[in-house]
Amino acid sequence: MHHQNLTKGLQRAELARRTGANLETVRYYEKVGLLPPPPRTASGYRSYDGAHERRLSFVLRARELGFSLEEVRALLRLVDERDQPCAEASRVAATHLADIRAKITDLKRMEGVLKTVVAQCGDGTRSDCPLIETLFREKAF
Amino acid sequence: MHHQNLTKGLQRAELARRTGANLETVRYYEKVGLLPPPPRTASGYRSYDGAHERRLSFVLRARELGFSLEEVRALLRLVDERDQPCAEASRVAATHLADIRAKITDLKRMEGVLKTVVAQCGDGTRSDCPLIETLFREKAF
DNA sequence: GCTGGGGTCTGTAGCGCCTACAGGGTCAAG
DNA sequence: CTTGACCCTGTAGGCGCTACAGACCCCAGC
Repeated sequence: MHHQNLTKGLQRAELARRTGANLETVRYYEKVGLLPPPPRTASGYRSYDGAHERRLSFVLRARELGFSLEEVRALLRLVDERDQPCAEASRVAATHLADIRAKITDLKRMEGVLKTVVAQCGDGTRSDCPLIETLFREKAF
Repeated sequence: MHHQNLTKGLQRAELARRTGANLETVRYYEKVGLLPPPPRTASGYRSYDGAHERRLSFVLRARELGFSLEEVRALLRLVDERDQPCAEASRVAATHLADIRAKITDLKRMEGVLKTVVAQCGDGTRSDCPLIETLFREKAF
């Protein structure tokens, strides 16, 4: 079924499979400059190597930590261009950490309100629905 | 500067101002069926009333609680069509609450990793950056 | 009456981040 | 030689807005 999977070149599906990326995402990341364009075979097929695989894994792990594509680009630039990237990289991470904490705070606010109204709704046999009332009431949260 | 603001009709900007919605969002919600098309003046201007204002506020508060537009549509249908909407409404809310809790869990995972790596990075004078190493390392989280 | 600066109208494009599809080419196995 | 699985490209769609361009309208002041 498959051909050269060691030392030669990976095709797109194989790279996607190895990294866990979606097939189309690989092409998308190339288009937006997160993955360098690989060499092509005579017939135009992309041929990836280990460096591509590592880079794509880097991007995917950064995405798992919630970094935006722009932040990932910044981190990749630091990896590529700087010899002492830690200060700048940790600044990017600290900013992102603050974003995440703000999101958590916001979600917890929503959770608190919803937990309360769902409890008030109970088995749903009330004629006045606490959820709907809450949404109609002025600035209740 | 302004004209009829009581009992007559609200123009779009006035409705937006009262509810806190963005001007364009009002039109968008009408387009996607969350706000009913208001009557128009002779020259084609939208003319809103108190019912529109209440409905738009409902949508905005539901959005503040993180409901998707599809969920908001469902809640509005319950408000409009059913006399005993509480059971179904609280089911929508409970599902959404579960979504929110899943998001919180996910964000806390990210927060935990980032907190650790940012602490390890310290003042950024290290030559090996813990953040970058983490992103290159296999499945560390 | 005319002008100017606000409002309004419409349709459309853009954002971030993919995901999916159509319509074609290529390649190896049976 | 055909079949089926892969590859290529470009483009559209989805969420939830937000913003703009180009036109029209309305009112106050001169």
